[in-house]
Amino acid sequence: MYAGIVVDVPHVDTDRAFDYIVPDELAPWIQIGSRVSVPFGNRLLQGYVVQFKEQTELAKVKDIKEILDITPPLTGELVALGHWLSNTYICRLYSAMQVMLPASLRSQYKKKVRVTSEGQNQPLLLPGEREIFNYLGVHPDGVELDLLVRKFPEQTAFLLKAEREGWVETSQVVKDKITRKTLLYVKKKVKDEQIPGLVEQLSKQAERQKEVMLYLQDHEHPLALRDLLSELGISSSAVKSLVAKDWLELVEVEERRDPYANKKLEKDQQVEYTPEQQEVILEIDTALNAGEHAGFLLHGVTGSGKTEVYLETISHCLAQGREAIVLVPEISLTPQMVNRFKARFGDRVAVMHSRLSQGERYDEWRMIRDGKVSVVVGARSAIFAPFTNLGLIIIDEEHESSYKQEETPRYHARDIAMKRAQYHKGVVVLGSATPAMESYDLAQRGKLGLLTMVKRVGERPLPSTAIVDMREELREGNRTMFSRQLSQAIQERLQRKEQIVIFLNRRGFSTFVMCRSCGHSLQCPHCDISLTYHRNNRTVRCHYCGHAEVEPDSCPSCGSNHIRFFGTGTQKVEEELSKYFPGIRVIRMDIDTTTKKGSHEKLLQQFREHQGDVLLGTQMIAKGLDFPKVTLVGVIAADTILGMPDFRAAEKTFQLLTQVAGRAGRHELPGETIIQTYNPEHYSIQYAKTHDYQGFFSMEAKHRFEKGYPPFSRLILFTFSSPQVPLAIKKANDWAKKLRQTLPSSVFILGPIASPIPRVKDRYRFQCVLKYRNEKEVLPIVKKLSDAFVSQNKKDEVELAVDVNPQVLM
DNA sequence: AGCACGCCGACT
DNA sequence: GTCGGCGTGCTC
Repeated sequence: MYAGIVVDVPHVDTDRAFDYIVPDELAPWIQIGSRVSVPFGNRLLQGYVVQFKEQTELAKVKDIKEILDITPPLTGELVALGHWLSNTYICRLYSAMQVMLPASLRSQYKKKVRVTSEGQNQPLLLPGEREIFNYLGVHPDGVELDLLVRKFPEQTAFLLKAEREGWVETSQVVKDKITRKTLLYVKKKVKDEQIPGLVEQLSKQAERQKEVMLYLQDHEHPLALRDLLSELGISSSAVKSLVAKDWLELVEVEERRDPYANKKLEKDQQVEYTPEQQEVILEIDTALNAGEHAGFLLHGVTGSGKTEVYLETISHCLAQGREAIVLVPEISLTPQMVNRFKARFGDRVAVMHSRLSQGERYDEWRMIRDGKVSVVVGARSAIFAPFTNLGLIIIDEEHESSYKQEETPRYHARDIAMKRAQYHKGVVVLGSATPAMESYDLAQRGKLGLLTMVKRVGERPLPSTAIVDMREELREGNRTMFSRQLSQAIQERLQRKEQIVIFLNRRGFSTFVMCRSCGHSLQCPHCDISLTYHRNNRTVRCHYCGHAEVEPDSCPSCGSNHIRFFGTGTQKVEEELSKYFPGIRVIRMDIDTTTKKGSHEKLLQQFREHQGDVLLGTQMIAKGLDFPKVTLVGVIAADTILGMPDFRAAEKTFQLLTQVAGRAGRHELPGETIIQTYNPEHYSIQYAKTHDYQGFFSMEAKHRFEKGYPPFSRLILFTFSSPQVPLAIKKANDWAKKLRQTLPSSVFILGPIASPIPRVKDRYRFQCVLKYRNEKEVLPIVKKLSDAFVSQNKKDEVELAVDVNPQVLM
């Protein structure tokens, strides 16, 4: 029996399955999707089994060395999905397999060093050399090379010589990064009836041991050592003595690192559903019962109670004995949100988000694979949860750009959801108050069932929205960043002791450092982008390559010391707020204040407890938050995205403003939103004011249609980067030419042009955009050509990045 | 990606 | 005549 195995060398030449013999003793363990280690060339690599075959046409075939997991990490479905991923998003098969799994399974390769018998008889060694040999001598199983190198840094040359002479030998081991958390349990080795007698035998000083034995006598084990010790208020020494007497033993038990342990959860009260909710729930349930693949777009205004719909339909799905995946954007994966699922489904929920440690993620993932949970709530990558009987996939805030992975494989979770639901004959629900253009278009064309909820829970009105023209303010002599209307509204809330959310569209908002004498702004030396000022450590940094330097005290261009650090936009707004509203309590949320683990939650908790009058922040406060006392939402500089060279700019602006406006007045108190802008007449702002999604959709669709952008076409972005400008230009030109020759004439190739950010990490960037209408030959040809490109440009310092269905043309 | 094999220059 | 540069090609 042979197995086709994809090995850990993500490269053109090795981007396929290699044949290996399945040794008899491993045969029962090896399945499609198993993770194994195999000899490849002269090293040992990790790989995934993707097929079985009876025959091989090859003359020499090696054996699979070992199996790395008891249960295969990938299911047959996921292996097939991996092939599809690599063809659809143009990436290496191995990368596709890897992206579906938690990082703990990405192995590390360790070299081990061991003394040979010949080496042991080597008498003429210098003192340092003797030392390293002694060390190796007491570790007959070998020592990891990097450990050895760190311990004996002086002996590098000697080690090389020793290997040449055959005094030591090295071998490679595949090691995954799994660290299991274990807990010690105390177990009695004597019968309860024996205990009184035994206790008699104890020395009078062994008061603690006596206590322990008597305690255990009336308690059922297993009992965690940790709990026993804290219960009796003693140290472990007494227990150790008892273990030595062989009355007790300690056993290690694997423990799930439950990040939500010790959290008290309020039981979700059974809510009454609105008629709209009932109707939507019924539709989804009907589809679930039909057992056929179906997709829905749930268009519900903010506050219409989409989460209740999710919880209820998941219940139905679980009752069918099927599993459910819920995707939530990373930023709204807050404890509040997760707690609702935990409260409803208890231990049947796994949670996956980036704030978990690697070990915690692995634990949650394993619960899914082992069938111990039936629901997963998580960010983008949770779409690959290894369920085997998937009934329902929900994508909340489906328009969010974070569902697109920005590194290879550049998949979109929405596409994966459709693909997986097709396989399982399951139901997909895309939920949003402001659906992506692509999704609403699908719904209009009947490819997705459209479900709408236009009323807010409790019949609360949508907040009234006012638009303030900041050009007018300036003409009237108001040079501050707060319009008179917003200032007055803030003043009122402060008097009434209500709360305010101020939202700042960070992008493009004075995050740079500028000299007021000559206008020079600090640029990154490696990228064509302005540096950003970080006040907490007085540095300026580049967000693209990480370059950092301390703040200069004079302008590097003209020497003047009138250099001004604008700080992050939010810092400046905070200053201004304190200046105009003395005594105002501001809680600021931005990258600077939320880097520490848990600080995000803490700030929100403070705001909830009314320790602040204003919650000030960027994107991260735009959604999901729900505070009863917030009656005013202010948006400063609503239009900064509109200035960006991006065909989705209007869509993003509309979505953001609509979402932000939805933050106010979700409870008893009515809400008001004030939007400040320099483009008051722009349709994205006007439609946001009236919460008119359909109006916006029609208008935007018209623009997209005229320009041939999605949803009326599909795009592929090619970016060429090189330290040498001419090389990048030449390759990009050749590529465009080649595409035009090879692809049908219905496909458009734009460019090449310089990328919007023409240089990143000292590499110059040029891009081509391909526009097509899903002609089926496009992807295979692009894959073939890009493989050819990589093979032909091995030596040249030029790189090609392919982004299928790009979210941003950068 | 590694790593061996292999074909041309500067050294004992 | 040998050590070693990195160009080319393969890994089941």
